[in-house]
Amino acid sequence: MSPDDPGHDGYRLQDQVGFILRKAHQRHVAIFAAHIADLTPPQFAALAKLRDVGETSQNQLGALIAMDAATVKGVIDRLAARGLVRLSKHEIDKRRLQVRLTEEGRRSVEELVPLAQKITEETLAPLSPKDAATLVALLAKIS
Amino acid sequence: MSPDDPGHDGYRLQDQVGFILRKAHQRHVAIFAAHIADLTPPQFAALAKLRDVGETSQNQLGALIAMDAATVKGVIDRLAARGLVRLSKHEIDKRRLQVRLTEEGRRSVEELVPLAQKITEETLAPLSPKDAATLVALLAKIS
DNA sequence: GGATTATCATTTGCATGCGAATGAATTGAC
DNA sequence: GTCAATTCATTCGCATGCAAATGATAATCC
Repeated sequence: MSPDDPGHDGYRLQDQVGFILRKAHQRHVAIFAAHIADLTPPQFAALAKLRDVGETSQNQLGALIAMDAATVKGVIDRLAARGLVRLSKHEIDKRRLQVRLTEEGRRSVEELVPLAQKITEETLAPLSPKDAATLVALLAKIS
Repeated sequence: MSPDDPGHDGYRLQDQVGFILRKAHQRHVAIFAAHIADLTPPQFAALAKLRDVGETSQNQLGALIAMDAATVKGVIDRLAARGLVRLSKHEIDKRRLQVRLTEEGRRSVEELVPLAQKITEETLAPLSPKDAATLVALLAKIS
């Protein structure tokens, strides 16, 4: 009855990539929350990417941070409600909703980036630097 | 403006474990849905684990598949509503809610395990078998 | 045994995530 | 130029996920 028991047809849930991927993600989110309490990883991703690209449309931002239209809307709305992001209509293409950081938003990102680096470190802490690099490289290939 | 641009302070969102982890998980869930349309990964995890352990309490099952009490309740309720799982009160400890597979639930799992194996394969398809094993091992260490 | 503590389950509230449907605006084909 | 196809955004419904609060039962301490 040990977890090593092959049992049945040799399928062990706890060995499947999907299951481990979910657990690893969970742990990362917990570490994130411990360091940055007032922002979620997707919210921070939006701010960090906006810092990179300046102004974009909501959909475009979603593409950059891997969020579909429905999801990105919620994230951006919450950031806007907190004054970290400002929304405006695109002057030429009236379908687009432009998004950019407010001054406060920019200050927040700058302040949070060092914490985000710590979060990455702590998430990878169980691994040697070499293994950490390997993991990131392999993960990138399957994402 | 390329994604390789170090920019700012050298923090690049798309290189952080957390971000890549989230994307890899997303891709896996999409592959899962393509193969198993009528069940989610957490629902399948519950069924697969119940196949392993037979009968357990709801909380205990949650611990086995890395779900907190609030989450596992929703998952189990939906499985019960579909007749894949049966709930009963523990005879001695009246706090506990016992969960076990129904016959239909057992048939479903047996039928789905081969598909689940295909899902694992497809998720790891971009990697050589050796790299796949490495990834799974490293992921396990950080989860 | 009686009070304190711990465990199990439930509920509420909030935040992703996605599919599908809708409407508005733009682009393409012709 | 007009009609069809596309794109952008929004909305709805459903399913995780977690924190925090609550109630019921069990275990422990004394």
